[in-house]
Amino acid sequence: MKEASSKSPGRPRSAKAHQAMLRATLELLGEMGYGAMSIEAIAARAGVGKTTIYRRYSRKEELVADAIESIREEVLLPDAGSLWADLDAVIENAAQISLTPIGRQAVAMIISSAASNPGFAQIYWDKYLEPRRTAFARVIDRAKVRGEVDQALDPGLVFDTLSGIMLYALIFPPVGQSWQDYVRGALGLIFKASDECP
Amino acid sequence: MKEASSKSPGRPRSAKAHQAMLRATLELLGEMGYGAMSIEAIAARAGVGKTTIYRRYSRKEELVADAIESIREEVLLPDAGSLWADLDAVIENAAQISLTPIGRQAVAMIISSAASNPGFAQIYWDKYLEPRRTAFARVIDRAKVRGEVDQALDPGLVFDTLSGIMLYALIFPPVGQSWQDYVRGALGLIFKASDECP
Amino acid sequence: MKEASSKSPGRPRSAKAHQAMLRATLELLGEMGYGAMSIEAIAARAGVGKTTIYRRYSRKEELVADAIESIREEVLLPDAGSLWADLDAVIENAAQISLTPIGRQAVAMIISSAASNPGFAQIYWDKYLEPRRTAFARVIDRAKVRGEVDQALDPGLVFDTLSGIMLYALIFPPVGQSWQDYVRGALGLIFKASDECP
Amino acid sequence: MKEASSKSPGRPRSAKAHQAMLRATLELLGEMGYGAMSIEAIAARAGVGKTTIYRRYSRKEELVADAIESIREEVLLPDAGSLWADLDAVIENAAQISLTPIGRQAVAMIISSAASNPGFAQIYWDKYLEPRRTAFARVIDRAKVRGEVDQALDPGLVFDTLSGIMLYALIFPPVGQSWQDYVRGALGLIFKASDECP
DNA sequence: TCCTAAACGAGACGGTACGTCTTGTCTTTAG
DNA sequence: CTAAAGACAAGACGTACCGTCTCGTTTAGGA
Repeated sequence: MKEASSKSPGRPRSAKAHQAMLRATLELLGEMGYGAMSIEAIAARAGVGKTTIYRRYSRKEELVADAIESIREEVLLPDAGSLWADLDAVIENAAQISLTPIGRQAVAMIISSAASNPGFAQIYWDKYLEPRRTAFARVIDRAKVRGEVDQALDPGLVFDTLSGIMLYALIFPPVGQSWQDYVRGALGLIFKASDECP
Repeated sequence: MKEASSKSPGRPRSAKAHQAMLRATLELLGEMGYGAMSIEAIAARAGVGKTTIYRRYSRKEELVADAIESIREEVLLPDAGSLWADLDAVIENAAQISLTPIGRQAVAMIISSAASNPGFAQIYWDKYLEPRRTAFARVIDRAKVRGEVDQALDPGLVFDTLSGIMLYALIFPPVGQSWQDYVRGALGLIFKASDECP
Repeated sequence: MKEASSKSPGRPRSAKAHQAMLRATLELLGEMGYGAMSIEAIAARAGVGKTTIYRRYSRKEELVADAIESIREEVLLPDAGSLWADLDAVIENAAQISLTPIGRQAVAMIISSAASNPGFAQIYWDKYLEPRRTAFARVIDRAKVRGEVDQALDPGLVFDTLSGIMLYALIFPPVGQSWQDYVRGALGLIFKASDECP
Repeated sequence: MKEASSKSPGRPRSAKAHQAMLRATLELLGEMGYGAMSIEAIAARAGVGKTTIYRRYSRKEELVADAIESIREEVLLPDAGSLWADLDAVIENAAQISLTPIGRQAVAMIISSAASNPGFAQIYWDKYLEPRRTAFARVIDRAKVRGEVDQALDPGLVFDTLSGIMLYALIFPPVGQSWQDYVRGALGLIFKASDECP
């Protein structure tokens, strides 16, 4: 049986150029921030024609999203033995992503474009949040099995609340304590309650 | 007593021009969004020279902040009789501000500039959040008096968590229920214990 | 004697592609003019790869020259019986070439490239002007035999002067009379003497 | 009586910037030729924003025309005593303009744009040719007074023929003799006739 | 019937220049 | 001394072509 080798004609797109532009994007994102970063500068830094960028991405958001995507690590939340050990792992993981210069810029872009172009938030939801949301649900499930939290607790809602406070703490950094401790304190509002009742 | 008539010499600044530029800023903010809005366009719409804008504000954020400030309403949180009645009032108040087109744009700007220019978040903290945070503390205090919540509850932390989930719900709007109901659900995670335990 | 069958190996150049590109060149030359015509557009119109054009021609001038050459007619100047009858035939012939849209564009290109790339004028001299110059010399020779002009008259110089006035009339079209009549009038300056004196 | 001081408001256009751009245009015109000269390069050389050029001229031709115009000298054709002495002055004057690098480029542009944009030839006619045509008419008139040429001779037609041959000799430079001698020879075709008859 | 080799269409590549837009500053006249 | 108007230098925008460079696919001999 013959394979349908439906390769498109013409010269294939250069993987080298693609890598170079993602790399340059990340560098400049860290150096000068999302808003101040021009396509022209990215092209120059990558040693690539502007056309080569515009051929792949029609908006700056798309390019940056792809660049960030390219360095995204796998979501790994192994069972640490207890609810709070698991939560600490989640918080630490988020901290390592959000507190780097590039992480802050990524958050800036996500929020900035999400607000002005509502449909665009979907990308970040699908690529970033949703996988984490699913992984977090397993953390809560394990806690339910251990009897650490109420069986009726909605894992998604907890994740959203956690994300919200993390986001807030990025914009208005807590004074007097670390970002992680602050988030942990807020998380205590939710889980202390469940702990104390019975 | 004579007033300190330390009038500076020359033509006084035109209040009419000032009003016109704030008005034009708000209009364009609603029409095309914060990022797409140029100083040039604001000046043209207001029938005002660019210089007249630059004389008063050196950054777009300042102008927009002032424009938003000009329509801000007073924070009023009267005692509604119970914790949840008060919380509903808080949520509804936030909804009326955040869910309008201009409100969304304001949030976009706040977040966008806060993330890229960390020190700039202070303005929004001082002018918008802090007054609400203080008012919210009174709500919690009343709940404590009524015995509805734990005496040790940190009102600021609750406010921050509430703000976080509101922010998150603006960026990733909930599906299947209203913004208000969603926020109320998340708030339930915190106050459920107080409701259910006794 | 062995034939020089020095056929190069590999696929021979496609006559069909060659025809298509010359045809497309002439069409676009008439439609949008020499300067505004891009190689890219020619290739697209001809349904031919850009490479196929660049393999044959390294400059736009060469392609256009070849395209024009491909429709060039033979120079035929039969004896019309008298000097002015012959001259009228020459003028009419030039008019039919120069006054069409494609003719004007050809002249534009010839002049434009000749001025900026002096050595390039040679092509047009060799392919277009020189044959006509030679044919014109025969017209003058016949007139000398008939005694219509001075024996010492330099046919080349007359041809050049005639070409000059034709060129001038193309650039600055005469008002109030036809191009042909205007050229005829100018030619009268030269041949008037011969007409009137005897 | 009050003067109509209808000065337009706003900052007036900078004469310094204008001078700089004309100067840069002429320099580059001589250095790299009309076709190869980009607006971008002119702006850079002049130390002027591109906008400042586009504010004044919408086409490259207009800018170049103005630049050339700015160095144009007055047409002076004093009575040299005889027809041929006057003609020699005319030829020499034309040579000094047309045979410089900048002159050749100017001719290239005039012809190039005249052919592709017919209405545009008018500028060169009005600014350059017409004044010379009028001045030349006086030369012929003086010759008529002296009895050197036929009273019926049309000065405009002679001027056009002269311009034509000059143009032709610029594009296809004569070999074996100077441009001036060549033009003089062609002019002989016209004036020898008138001389010889009686 | 394969093999070699060039030409083919398609289209991506690094660039240059385009003409427009915006930025923040400067310079004028009018009030 | 401010207002409006608008010119200024600078530089990014997204587009169009440039001439070059892969690709995979014909299309011919010569073996």
